Amino acid sequence: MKIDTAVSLLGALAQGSRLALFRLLVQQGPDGMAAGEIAERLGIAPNALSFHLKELSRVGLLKSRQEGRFIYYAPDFKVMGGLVAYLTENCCAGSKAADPCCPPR
Amino acid sequence: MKIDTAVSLLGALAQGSRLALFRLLVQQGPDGMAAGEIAERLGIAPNALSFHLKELSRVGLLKSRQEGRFIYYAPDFKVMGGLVAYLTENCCAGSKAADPCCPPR
DNA sequence: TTCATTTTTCAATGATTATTGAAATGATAA
DNA sequence: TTATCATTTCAATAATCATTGAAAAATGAA
Repeated sequence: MKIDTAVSLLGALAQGSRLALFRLLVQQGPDGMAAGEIAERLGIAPNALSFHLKELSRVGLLKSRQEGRFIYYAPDFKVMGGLVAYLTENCCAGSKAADPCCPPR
Repeated sequence: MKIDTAVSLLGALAQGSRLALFRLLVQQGPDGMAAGEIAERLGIAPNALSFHLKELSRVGLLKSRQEGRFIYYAPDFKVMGGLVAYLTENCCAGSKAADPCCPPR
């Protein structure tokens, strides 16, 4: 992963509503959750939520599918996995311990 | 870790110069590197670097110590480890696989 | 078609953030 | 002391981002 990609992904998650949103969708699993229900659960206005969904989708952290009038959003676990792997390798000296970060060598 | 803490840490790393800076210091290890050398290596103006060092220190990702005229900065590996653990638990459904993110259950 | 529902888009505002150049601080050496 | 080096602070500008309210698409139901 290029550093610019990591910066984009980190930036997308570095916001309270978006991190809460992503956590919720991770809990929900690959089937996803409709935008309206997400907005209700998080107490965010639908248009504000749409802004954040777009932001997370733009960087690739969310996938969506339409079903009738509803649009379901779900995490792309591969992308998130790539970010965690990047952080572990580049910002944790590649540690594989239970405590994931330690000095190099 | 509280979600607000995670947001702060993510925000501190969600910037090109700062992520490059943190990576460099992780490579360098716990002895750290003087501000001047960091600026030279990254090609950042000293005052701009100071701004970013302050930002990373503010959220706890860096520790510093003075030695003569030099100030050495080093990562706080525990804090970074806490962030990676938070992301793994909350945003990767707690997966412990080689590919760190997968759907829950 | 007409209506209600779901979601997105748009424009405006305010808030936060990064960058630049200049000046100031703090520490050591002459 | 004075001078030099390393780093930080300050002020100004520009850029980016989040929030709000209103309107517009898109889908399906009556």
